[in-house]
Amino acid sequence: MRDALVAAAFHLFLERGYEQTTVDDIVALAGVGRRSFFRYFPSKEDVVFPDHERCLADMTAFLADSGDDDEPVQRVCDAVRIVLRMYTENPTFSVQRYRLTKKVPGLRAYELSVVWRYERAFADHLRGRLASRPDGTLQADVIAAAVAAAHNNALRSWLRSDGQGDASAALDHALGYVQQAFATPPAPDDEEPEDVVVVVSRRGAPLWRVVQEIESALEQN
Amino acid sequence: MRDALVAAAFHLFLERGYEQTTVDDIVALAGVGRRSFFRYFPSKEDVVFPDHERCLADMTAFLADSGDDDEPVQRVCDAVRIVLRMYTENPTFSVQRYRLTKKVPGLRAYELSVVWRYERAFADHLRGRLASRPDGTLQADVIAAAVAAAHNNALRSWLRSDGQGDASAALDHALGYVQQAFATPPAPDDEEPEDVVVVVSRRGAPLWRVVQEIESALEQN
DNA sequence: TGCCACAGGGAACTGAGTGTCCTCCTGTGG
DNA sequence: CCACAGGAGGACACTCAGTTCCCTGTGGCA
Repeated sequence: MRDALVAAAFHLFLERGYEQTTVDDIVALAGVGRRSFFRYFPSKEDVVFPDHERCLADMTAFLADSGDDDEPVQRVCDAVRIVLRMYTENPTFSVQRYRLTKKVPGLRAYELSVVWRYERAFADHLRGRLASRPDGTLQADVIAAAVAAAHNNALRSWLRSDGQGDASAALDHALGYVQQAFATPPAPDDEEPEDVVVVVSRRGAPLWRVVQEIESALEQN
Repeated sequence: MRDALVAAAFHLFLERGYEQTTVDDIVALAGVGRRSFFRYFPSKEDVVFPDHERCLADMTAFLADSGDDDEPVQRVCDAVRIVLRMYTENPTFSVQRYRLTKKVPGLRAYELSVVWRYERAFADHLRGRLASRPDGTLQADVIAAAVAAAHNNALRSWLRSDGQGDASAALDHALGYVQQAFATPPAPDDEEPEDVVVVVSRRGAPLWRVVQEIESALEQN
């Protein structure tokens, strides 16, 4: 029944547009009652994203049962791959939906709220793991946003290519950029840690220059 | 008239809640016709964010008239400060609105779409400037998302403190983290004099040795 | 005085979403 | 074979956001 409603809805959406299709049209085509539509989908917009609720639950569960010793950023990167897989499992459906959301502002807003829930799940997970760091919640929010943006970038270029390219490889590449940017300087790696670092910089020296020196000094050991 | 409608709306929203207030209630309190409400605000949600459209225009203009030689990431960081200023200019209003959006899902979704438009402006600006880099669009999207997340982090902690803290300083700190993360690795090793001196000493290195290094570094300039 | 442009109001309409009640279908016990 | 309980689905009416169309007052202009 859910599937019948989704099929009828997309048939009409692609034929005459989202806003030109009423819920009555959908239920008439599916041969069910109007009230039944809202039993399965709380709003007209939900029928466009029928699998996100399940995907969000899967992803939350994946994050929940991660060991305490896992690298949290790596874990979040693995979690976002689950989301991408949901798209790539049904390429034609995902591409059709992309065309719809691209031109209907209401659907774009709905999609944003869904993406925001994913990002919140990332941030909550990272907040728990990075709480010990000085700016833990800030770093958690920023890294979560960066991971989500990398995912969206890879996903959108795949959708624009009509699902032809290798979305997973593109995501890996994008996540590589994010992980490199937020790589933690590996202080506690070795058995003989350097414990004094002094940096003297001229006024106006750019921040990246200082950071570079610190990083290279830490690498030396 | 706009202001009268906003005042009436917030009076009722705070008194009995957003969803328990109809547009008819607002126009009745403001003493105007129902049709006039929708002349000034395209939707009921817009009355909660009466100044975002102007702020978005200001910020877009600020990004548009930036010279080609400006550091693009720095420019975007300056642009996001404009947005924060819009909030901090009316602390009580911003805090009231924050309380509303926190509990009304529909308003949260609307706010997300607004934030998304800011982020898109950042990303578009960065895409134009980073187009020469190999992964220009990816970097633009990720950096834009990180800047927006840093802004939201600083803004939310300020809003949660009822507008008491120093939002601007918090934003500067958050943006510092983002800029450090995305600092461009300086590909060209330049011939210019060293402006950074780093001393790394093992535990137990005598203090005079560290001081000597610092002094000699300071003498150089 | 006649004309026009325009800001605002009023009434009716469309469509999303909800609440209520009814119906049918199915499984179970006598 | 029948009675009945329970749940899924349908019919209907209602609220409210948003739109369309038309009306009215007002002020400028020839």
